[in-house]
Amino acid sequence: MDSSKRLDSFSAITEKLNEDQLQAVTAERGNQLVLAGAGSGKTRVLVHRMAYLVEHFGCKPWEVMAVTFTNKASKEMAGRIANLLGLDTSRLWIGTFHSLSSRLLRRHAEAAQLPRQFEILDTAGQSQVLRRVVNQLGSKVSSRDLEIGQVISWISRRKDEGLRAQDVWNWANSPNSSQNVLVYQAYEAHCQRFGLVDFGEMLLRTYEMLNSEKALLSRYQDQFREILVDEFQDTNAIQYALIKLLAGDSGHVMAVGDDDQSIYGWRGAEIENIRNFEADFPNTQVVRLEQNYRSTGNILNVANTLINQNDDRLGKKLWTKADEGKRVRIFEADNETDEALYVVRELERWLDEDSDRTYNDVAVLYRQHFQSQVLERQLRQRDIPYVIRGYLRFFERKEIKDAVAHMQLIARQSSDIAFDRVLNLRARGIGTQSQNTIREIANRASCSLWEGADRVVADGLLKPAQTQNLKRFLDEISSLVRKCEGRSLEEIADICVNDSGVMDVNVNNEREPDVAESRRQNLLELMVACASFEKDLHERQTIDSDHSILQRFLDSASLDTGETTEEDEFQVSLMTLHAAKGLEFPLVFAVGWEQGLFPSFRSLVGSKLEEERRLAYVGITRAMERLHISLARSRSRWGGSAERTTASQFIFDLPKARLQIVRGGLETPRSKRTKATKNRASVASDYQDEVPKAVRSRREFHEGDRVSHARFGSGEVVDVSGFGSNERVSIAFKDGKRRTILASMNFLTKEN
DNA sequence: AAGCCTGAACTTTTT
DNA sequence: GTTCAGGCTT
Repeated sequence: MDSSKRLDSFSAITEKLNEDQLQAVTAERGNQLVLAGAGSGKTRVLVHRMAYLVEHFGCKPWEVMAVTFTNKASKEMAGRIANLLGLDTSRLWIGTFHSLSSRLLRRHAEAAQLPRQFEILDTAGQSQVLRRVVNQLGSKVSSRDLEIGQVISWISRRKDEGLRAQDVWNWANSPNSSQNVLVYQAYEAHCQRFGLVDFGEMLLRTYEMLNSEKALLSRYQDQFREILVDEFQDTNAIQYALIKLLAGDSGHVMAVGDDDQSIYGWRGAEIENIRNFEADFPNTQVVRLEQNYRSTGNILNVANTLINQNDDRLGKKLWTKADEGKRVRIFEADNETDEALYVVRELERWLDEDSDRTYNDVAVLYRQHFQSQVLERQLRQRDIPYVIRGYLRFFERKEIKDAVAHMQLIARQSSDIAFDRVLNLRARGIGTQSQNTIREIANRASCSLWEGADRVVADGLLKPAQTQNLKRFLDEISSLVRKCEGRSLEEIADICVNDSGVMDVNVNNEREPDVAESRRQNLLELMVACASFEKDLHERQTIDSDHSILQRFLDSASLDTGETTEEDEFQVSLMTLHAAKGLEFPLVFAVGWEQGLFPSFRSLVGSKLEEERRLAYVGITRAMERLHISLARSRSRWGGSAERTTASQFIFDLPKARLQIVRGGLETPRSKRTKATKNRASVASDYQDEVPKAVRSRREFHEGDRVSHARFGSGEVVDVSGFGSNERVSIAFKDGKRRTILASMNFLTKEN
């Protein structure tokens, strides 16, 4: 590189940085903790630091590893660094914890004690495997009250903690978890036998591999001299251990994060990781980024006041040079429809104020996905284009799963999950009976369903007609496999969509032409995605001979949400508060601020409230210019009757001087406005009475109470959550089932 | 074997 | 209101 160009890119790296940012970017090589408040230029620091490491300290691109939590974040980082340096980003190790782990595991499958073609399990696959494992355990566990979802999260938490089944074996003395341990153990064995790797396993396995293969470890310790970790507050124990291991004695770690934005505790994130970083990594330089470049003074003040209510913080106070801006509006709607109407009307009004504003400037944030429905209805009614971010991911759609299952089965016939899905795609004259036989044979021989089916055919274990049908199926797939040999990814996708019957099955739906059309579109999009995936790999020359393009595509299908962001399309964004982290919008609506919804009723018990408050903080700090917080005084869930709600306690954590509280319909005539204005003080005071009362109000039921239900008979209370109208009682009934009943419905009476 | 009907559960948040 | 498992019918 000639010197003038070097100078150019060098000044590009350091200019436009404030003093704190500059300090972080140009620090000597060593451990560094950057406490970066919301909107303080966190990504910018990360990107510029990477560039500085390469340009100033002469690091080789492959010596720098940057870890993020989402694919979106890593793509953005790669894009920005390419922009800044024109650097070949393919040489940098930028990715999520999971994608980097999968890369290492694929490369060193043998060292990791995995088959070369191991399969990545997504949550759905995990739940299928667990179902089978529980069934096989049979009488050893009572599968009745074993809820698969609960077991999944239990096992995942253990893996997040770095614990194997044998490590928690002694937990078996507690009756509740002894079943979990049994299932964990069986699940572990099953996955190992069939080469299955779930999300948590990827990290744990990578850690174990590096920890036991010292040669491999020192090779990577030597390679990754500089490790940068984004969103450090959301790392779990195993991720932390992995970073620590890779850094070794001589590597440097730059941890960037904000303890106030730790919102993934439920997924194993340990906020302590960021709090203890300084103590745990020697000679850490700590930099605080406290200047906010995103929000108005009012918005920032509201956010600061709220988060101040949390006790346990590293402490940080964001400030801004920006104007105060408008006050934050609190809108109290009668019901959820009115709330949605309010959102639509206000966003239209806001867009009308300035012709430069577009739908892309607007986001609506909610706590739970189901809240999008009522909003969607109103948006559609006004023909406002919108997109729901992060709900039904591309690769989770039925038609896409059908096609990808074919691709998986072609890559690896021993994939049971793909086998099941492909077999049941359409009626093939292979029913439950035949499938049970196959499964039995496979279980007995401890082989895959594919091999099992092969044996069933060879040994003629079914009636002639069924054997014939099964043989036809196996032949069909085998011929697809042959057809795909030596083909490009795009061609394989084409074969798996069109020759497999996936397209026909999904598009022949006369009852719902809309659904059929969108499925057709999605399948076409899949083929396009395959084409560009392939092109991308070729361009960046990152084709490993280790494994095929198909394999890499399948990996990315499990790990990447496949969400495409069409920049040039103008649409309002709808998403959960979690999904909003890292994003910013000029206009933000935060809806559904009601006790039990936000904060969620699960967080009302125990110490989970602080995390919920951090979530509120994340939501508020997404807003740049204007923020509306709203609640509905009554809300009906799943089409049932409307229930009265109580305002979220978080509303009372906000500084009144920065708020504008509005109640009821916007269509209130001017003459009546005065009344509303007169009421303002009383609205506020009304609120203030309300919350403590609701929170204080005693519970009707307690753990251990014997109760009876009009319909389900008698049982024992095992858990109570929420208060007042939100009091929910979990009861273990005599019939062995566990149900949660809303106390206010008066279905319950106490037995003495 | 496959399609239709019923009732029960369903809602955290995600790699 | 929707989905999904389980049971029933053809």
